[in-house]
Amino acid sequence: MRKAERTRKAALDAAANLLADQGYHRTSLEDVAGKIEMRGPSLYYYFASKDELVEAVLTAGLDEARETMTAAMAANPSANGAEMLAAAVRGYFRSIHHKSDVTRANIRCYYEVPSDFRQRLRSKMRSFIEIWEEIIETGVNDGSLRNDIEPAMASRLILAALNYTAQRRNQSATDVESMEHHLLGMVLGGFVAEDVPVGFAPSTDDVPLMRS
Amino acid sequence: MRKAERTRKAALDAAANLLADQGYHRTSLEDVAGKIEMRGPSLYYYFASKDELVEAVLTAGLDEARETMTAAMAANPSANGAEMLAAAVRGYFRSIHHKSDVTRANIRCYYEVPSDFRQRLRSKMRSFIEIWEEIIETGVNDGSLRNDIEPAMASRLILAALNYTAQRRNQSATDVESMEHHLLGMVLGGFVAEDVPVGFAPSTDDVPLMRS
Amino acid sequence: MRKAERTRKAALDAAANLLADQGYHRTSLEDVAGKIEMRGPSLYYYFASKDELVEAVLTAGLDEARETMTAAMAANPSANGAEMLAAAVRGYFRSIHHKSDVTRANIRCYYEVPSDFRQRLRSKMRSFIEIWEEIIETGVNDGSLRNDIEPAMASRLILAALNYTAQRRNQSATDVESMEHHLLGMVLGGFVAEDVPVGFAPSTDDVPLMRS
Amino acid sequence: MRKAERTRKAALDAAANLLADQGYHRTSLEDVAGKIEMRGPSLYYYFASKDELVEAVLTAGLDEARETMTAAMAANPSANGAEMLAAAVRGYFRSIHHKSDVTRANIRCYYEVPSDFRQRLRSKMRSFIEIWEEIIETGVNDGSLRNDIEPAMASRLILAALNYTAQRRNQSATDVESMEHHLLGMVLGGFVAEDVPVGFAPSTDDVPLMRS
DNA sequence: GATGAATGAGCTTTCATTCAT
DNA sequence: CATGAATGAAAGCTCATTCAT
Repeated sequence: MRKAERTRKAALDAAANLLADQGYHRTSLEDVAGKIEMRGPSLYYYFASKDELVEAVLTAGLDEARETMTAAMAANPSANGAEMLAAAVRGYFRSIHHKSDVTRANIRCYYEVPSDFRQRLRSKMRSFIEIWEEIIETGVNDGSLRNDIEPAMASRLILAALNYTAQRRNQSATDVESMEHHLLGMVLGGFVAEDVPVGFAPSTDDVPLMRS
Repeated sequence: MRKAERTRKAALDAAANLLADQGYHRTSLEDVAGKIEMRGPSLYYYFASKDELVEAVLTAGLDEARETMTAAMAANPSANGAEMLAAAVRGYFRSIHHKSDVTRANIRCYYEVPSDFRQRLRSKMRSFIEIWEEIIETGVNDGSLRNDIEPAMASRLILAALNYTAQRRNQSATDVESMEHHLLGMVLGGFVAEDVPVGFAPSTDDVPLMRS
Repeated sequence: MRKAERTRKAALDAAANLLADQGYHRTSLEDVAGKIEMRGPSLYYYFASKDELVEAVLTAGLDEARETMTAAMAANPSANGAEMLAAAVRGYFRSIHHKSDVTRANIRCYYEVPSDFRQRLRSKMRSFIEIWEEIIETGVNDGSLRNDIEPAMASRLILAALNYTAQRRNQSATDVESMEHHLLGMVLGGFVAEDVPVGFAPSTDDVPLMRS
Repeated sequence: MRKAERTRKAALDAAANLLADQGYHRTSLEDVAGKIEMRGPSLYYYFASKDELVEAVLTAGLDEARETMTAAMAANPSANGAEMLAAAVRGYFRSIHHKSDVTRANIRCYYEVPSDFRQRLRSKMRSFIEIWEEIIETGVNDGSLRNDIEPAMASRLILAALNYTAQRRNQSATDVESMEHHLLGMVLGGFVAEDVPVGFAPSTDDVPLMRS
């Protein structure tokens, strides 16, 4: 029973790695099994179907992301919303770049899997996002974040930028640092220079975006 | 002659729509043909292969995105870098949300197609990105954008957030406006409140992210 | 009506050429039509189906072969069987190498076409072969050919060697001459040196093939 | 492990049989699999593609032909060129008529398969033919074969006649014997009666073929 | 536990053929 | 006469899945 546990874990790791790099459709069970010196059908001893295996990976990805993120935040419980947000970004970023492949697999595959399958992940995804929304709401309330942003929307944009960095692999340590640097910079302070005041942009065209 | 042109266009539209919503692998030729009341093999009258069809869609997506974006920028030729950036964001955003599905198809499928196929799109994609890099470089040089950002990295993060919004369809007009609003807000000024100073974040953990 | 006749002929020529070089299955109607600056379906104005077109070519091939061969024989009506055979070989050889492609098309495709189709050619093929059988019978009777050969079998072997030469194209004139030379040499006198007597070989192994 | 071996062999046999009788294009994987009570895709467990299966058959055909032929020659090592030639003819003839279908499959399909595929067989085919050329060269040198024949050309004509016999199946044993008889007769001594002298034919028309 | 062997569903692709124009 | 446009049949191939061992 111990061996079974280990094999199952190995299969999940192998699957996570392939899913992260090749996506859902290009990852065959034979490929996954091959990575751990087994043959495709053997995986059916551990998982009822390909989708169950993938679901386990993506679920693990969502869990790991949430845990790494909340752990990062727990280091400074008295932080204000903006600080919590920064900690969350760092935590999730680390989950993407310094951990196993499950987070990246989730990022890559969440929208590639069949929709009925995604349905089963939705609640976990939702509660993951809710953490971000709550952080932002906190920041809006304590005045550390702008008061004209909606948590639902802001959180998605932040996550989109974060998730993008998952595509960039095999980068030097400096590059990873630079990514984190820019990410935090954009999310927190934007790219406009400090002495150039910028409000939230109106969406109509005829109004100039920024007043200087 | 005219009918062929129309049918070909219809096929491209149908393909763009399915590719944007279902991705490369779930979009079969039978599906595409079905959308325009035809059968799968009929498409071979217009395209030599599935990949040629898809390539036509993605290419159109890259072209449309660039054109819409540059057109938006052309409205204000004397803009500084930050203003150009804002205009570019708006232009590309419009290409995603107010136009045909080709831009969304490109966003969704660019990384799903086989790599030798993607190779053929790479130059177009590169020149698209270079426009963004140049905008940012301009802004850095004219002082309207922060001087500690690298165009290559910043442009990718901005595009990641923009591309994300392509997933959100069937939203109310208000939602789309809100998306654009938040997008510009984040990219330009970040989410931290104005009176809370925030520098670019150092990547070491023990240094507090922001100084207030 | 004259133009139609010419077009039909051109299609037959084009088909013959392609059938001879690529065989029945690799020759598509689009290919044939393309050779005469037309599109595939246009051929249906002249032929009810691909097989009817091919049948016309193969029939023409059998006719041409027969005619060229009999013409060659007619030059020397008083010839004995062996001389007739030589003339026939030369005539057929010429039909293969110095004429249009219909003979080669027939040689290449006769056994590639569907069997029910071949059925329709069989009588013509049979009467073609019968000419050879009669020649040989004549030779056996007049003593100019060995008296231990069966016309049915001998004629097939001769034709097999002849037909083989159809594969060899783009050869120099000297090569074609050499082919004819060896062909006649083998068929008439065999390859064994003249002073080495050789009877017809018994098929049992333990009996030496030749007595010297 | 044993069963796989048997099934693979059965598939090769089935393929050889169908390839020999129907040719490359009319032989579908479903047909081959059907012959051994399986379904088409199952063959992919044993062969990576149709062409790999066919290649295995044709390769086996070339090997069997060569082996059977050389074995026949080995029985009489002191034979002169003419005797070796006779032995080779008998050996190859036996490979065609008394063995499995692989030789016939090769004869039928070698020129039907795509040319890039044939390329892979070419070296084997070449070395097969070279054996024949060497036999003939030996015979020319030791005086047992005519000194005006070129090995390259003579060997092809002999093989053409031999290969032709592959088409004739379901013949009585007597017929097969008769085929071999005539084959050797033609190749070695030709069909002209013994007392009728016949030189190698000049290719010009105005010179009588034979002098009697 | 693991796999060898086999299958069925579904895909892309080719091509002879049809039919309105 | 000729073709543009479309189709159906059939092929090769991939892969998740099953099942006996």
